Amino acid sequence: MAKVDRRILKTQEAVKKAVIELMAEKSFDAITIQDISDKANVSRGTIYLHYMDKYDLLDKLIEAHIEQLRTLCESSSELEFIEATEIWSRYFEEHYAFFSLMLTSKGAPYFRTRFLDYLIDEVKKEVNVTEGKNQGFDQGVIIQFVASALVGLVEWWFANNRPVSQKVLAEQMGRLLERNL
Amino acid sequence: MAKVDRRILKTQEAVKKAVIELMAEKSFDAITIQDISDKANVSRGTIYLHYMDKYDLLDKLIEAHIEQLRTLCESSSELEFIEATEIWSRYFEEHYAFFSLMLTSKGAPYFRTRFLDYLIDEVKKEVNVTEGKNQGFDQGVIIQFVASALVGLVEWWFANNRPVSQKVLAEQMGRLLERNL
DNA sequence: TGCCGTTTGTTTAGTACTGAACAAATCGAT
DNA sequence: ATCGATTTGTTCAGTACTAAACAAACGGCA
Repeated sequence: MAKVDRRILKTQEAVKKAVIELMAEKSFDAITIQDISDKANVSRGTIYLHYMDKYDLLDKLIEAHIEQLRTLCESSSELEFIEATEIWSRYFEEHYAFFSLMLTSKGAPYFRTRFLDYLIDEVKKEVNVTEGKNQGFDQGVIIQFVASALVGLVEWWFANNRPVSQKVLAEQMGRLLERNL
Repeated sequence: MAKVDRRILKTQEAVKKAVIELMAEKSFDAITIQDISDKANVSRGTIYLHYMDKYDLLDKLIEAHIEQLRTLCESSSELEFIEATEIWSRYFEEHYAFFSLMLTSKGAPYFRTRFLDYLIDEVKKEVNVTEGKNQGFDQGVIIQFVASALVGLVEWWFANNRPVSQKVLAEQMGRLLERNL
């Protein structure tokens, strides 16, 4: 990978951080590019060097996290479900600010769909309807069922300010996956 | 004041922060420019755009704080000593990392002299040997006495990890100034 | 002493960021 | 619907930062 100029990384970091901070204050639609450039301490024009508009920026922000989750999944593909969910939920907790915002009011419509799409993708790799407990089921049914359940579960976890600990979430989510995949 | 490019401020901030962090790890002499540029996430050459060498950098770092103290002094020049020392010691506490490093082992030789010189300057403005309690004293004697005492006191405070609270330090330092100036 | 690896300070061409200006689009209130 | 005020997205000339290369100075250590 042709390494990118450190200035690019720095401004992108600053911009992303600024957006997340601003979303804690107001709804995404109420945020202006000027707000972002002020908070990020970056020239307004600079933002346009990296993003088409603020929706593109939000897209990339989401994409970056999805990509991270994807990497986590790959590196833990041969682990048991419970170990994998442990890694996952730890990532959620580490980026609490982001996911909490995205999955509750403020950015929900944008993020939820993307997250679900991604999970469908991920579940598809694991499901098997030719043998085992899901023999005879329609693949689409199982995939949709499990992926939706996961989204809902994570959503509930953040919306209710982590009603159970990250450890408990991981363990129980892992057991539910084992039961259904 | 012709406002400076925000890039300059950003890199200078990063560099100063890096130096302070590095001084917590090793002695100033053991720090290389490369260390600083790494920690600050800035190109090595960039540092030379702003500073002659690392001693010049340390100089500027010190100078910036002295300048801040000078400003604090000006804005509180008509207050009672106790109120002034309150403002002072609060500044010390806000920049604990810096002063603690500078006044204990690591950077002592560089900072102590500058700090004393500055205090002499500041005390000079307040002393009066033509009337009042210091009538008949030599001005130099009083100045040196008080300034040295202040440096030593602050040094003691940091070296012993704030053995008294900032409030107590301020109040007692204020009373000692009243007694001697 | 002489050697070698490190650090220093300087230079270079190339790149990213800056601030300012601009017209167009959008928004809010009357 | 019309106005004025923001916000948007684009352009441009100027500036700061970047990485890389270089010779010179330094610092152990054999």
